[in-house]
Amino acid sequence: MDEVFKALADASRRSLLDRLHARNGQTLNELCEGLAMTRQAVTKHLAILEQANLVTTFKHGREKLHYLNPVPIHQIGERWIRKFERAKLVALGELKRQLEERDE
Amino acid sequence: MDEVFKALADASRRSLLDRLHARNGQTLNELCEGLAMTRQAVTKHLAILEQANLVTTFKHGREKLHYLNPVPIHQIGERWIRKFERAKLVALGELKRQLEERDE
DNA sequence: TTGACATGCAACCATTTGGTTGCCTATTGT
DNA sequence: ACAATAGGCAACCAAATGGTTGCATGTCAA
Repeated sequence: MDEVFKALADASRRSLLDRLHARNGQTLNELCEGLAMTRQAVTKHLAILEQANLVTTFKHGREKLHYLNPVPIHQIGERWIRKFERAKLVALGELKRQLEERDE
Repeated sequence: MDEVFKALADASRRSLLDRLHARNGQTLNELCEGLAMTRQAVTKHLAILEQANLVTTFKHGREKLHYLNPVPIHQIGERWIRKFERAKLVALGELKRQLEERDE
């Protein structure tokens, strides 16, 4: 779980996920196109995404194909974000009131 | 948006959000209790959460009260996670098939 | 079979990050 | 008034991060 959050913390990595979301199964070189980064930098980012299980790869000849795995993202939605969404309605309305209570 | 992801990337900070979710409006010292960290370290984490707009603070005498703001978390759920949830059903089923297509 | 292409590996570098310590300021209770 | 309490500020530090360059390896196509 921590690895997923860490992986998502970087904008370049999120944009790689976006690219795979737009077209799944791209090679390393395809994913490098148009990025202001060396291939090796992209490799490192993809390795981090792979270790967080956000991306799965398959070797196909001399190419490496990258596939998006949306499951961990979904889990963060379920296990983490939903918990705080319940608080959403209560929070801001209560805010002032709780503060004023302390003033008595 | 990037600031929110960065803020959520650290486990200590997520646990601070958890604590505020359990009981809103805690002081700095309250939030420090039981943590294996100095007060100043916690201050820094809270500053990052505040800058990401995940936490709002109010001065009340010599105390500083911290309130959870669940809105940015909710936005990540809406704007980011949902997008990938649609891919979830398709992805893993397609995975092998797409790979095999390339073999022709 | 050999050159071009796709990727891998490793060393190196600057900056950011997460933490510390030491000291200062402001508020409060007695 | 003054000691204790709550918090702020700044310098410093080690380790992690995001990137680079240089070279090695494996695979394909002519």
